[in-house]
Amino acid sequence: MSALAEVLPAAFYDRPVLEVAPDLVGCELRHGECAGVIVEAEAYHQSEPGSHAYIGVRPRTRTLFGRPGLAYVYRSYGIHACINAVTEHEGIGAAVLIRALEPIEGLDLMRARRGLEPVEALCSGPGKLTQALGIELRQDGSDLAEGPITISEPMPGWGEAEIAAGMRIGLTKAAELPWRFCLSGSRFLSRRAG
DNA sequence: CATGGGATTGACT
DNA sequence: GTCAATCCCATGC
Repeated sequence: MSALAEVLPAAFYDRPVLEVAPDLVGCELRHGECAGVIVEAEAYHQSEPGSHAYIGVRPRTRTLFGRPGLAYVYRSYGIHACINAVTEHEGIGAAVLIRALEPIEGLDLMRARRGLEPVEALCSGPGKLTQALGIELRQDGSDLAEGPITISEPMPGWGEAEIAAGMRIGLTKAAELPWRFCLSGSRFLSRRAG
């Protein structure tokens, strides 16, 4: 259980996205009875074309420009949902994409939702972890400091873990920026050698 | 109103 | 390694 871990307040997200993204690695993402430790996250900012916010405020991107601490949930390739934590001041389009978790709680429910058994396969990708945790598009714009989706500070021992930076995955634009942050050596990354 | 593409995944060669 | 699935929405006529 996470009795000692406090849910991160909105102020945590009210900082430059390149500070928030590595700080989120080691934190716990929870939805209902399912929870996992964030082992992989990527930063996105309106100033670079890899970000959805690059085009400006649109119906799809409205949440990205909202208050820090909101959840930006979008549909990817028409099939998957992916979740971001909105950062920086309201009016700035910046967010951290949660790409992989180490499953901690609710593994049986995750397995049922995913239709898979191996723990390494439950949350090792941005579309996988939303399916495992039951996160839907309707959660777009919800508040990560209020729930039902929450992110909590690292459990003892996780906060000092070594973090590696690398290039973001799957982009056709601004792919060269080293804005992907991983827990070094984790077995639960979306790809090896992060 | 029609078209095209995407911050992915899983199945298949 | 290749490739289809599938839908929201940005863009252009």
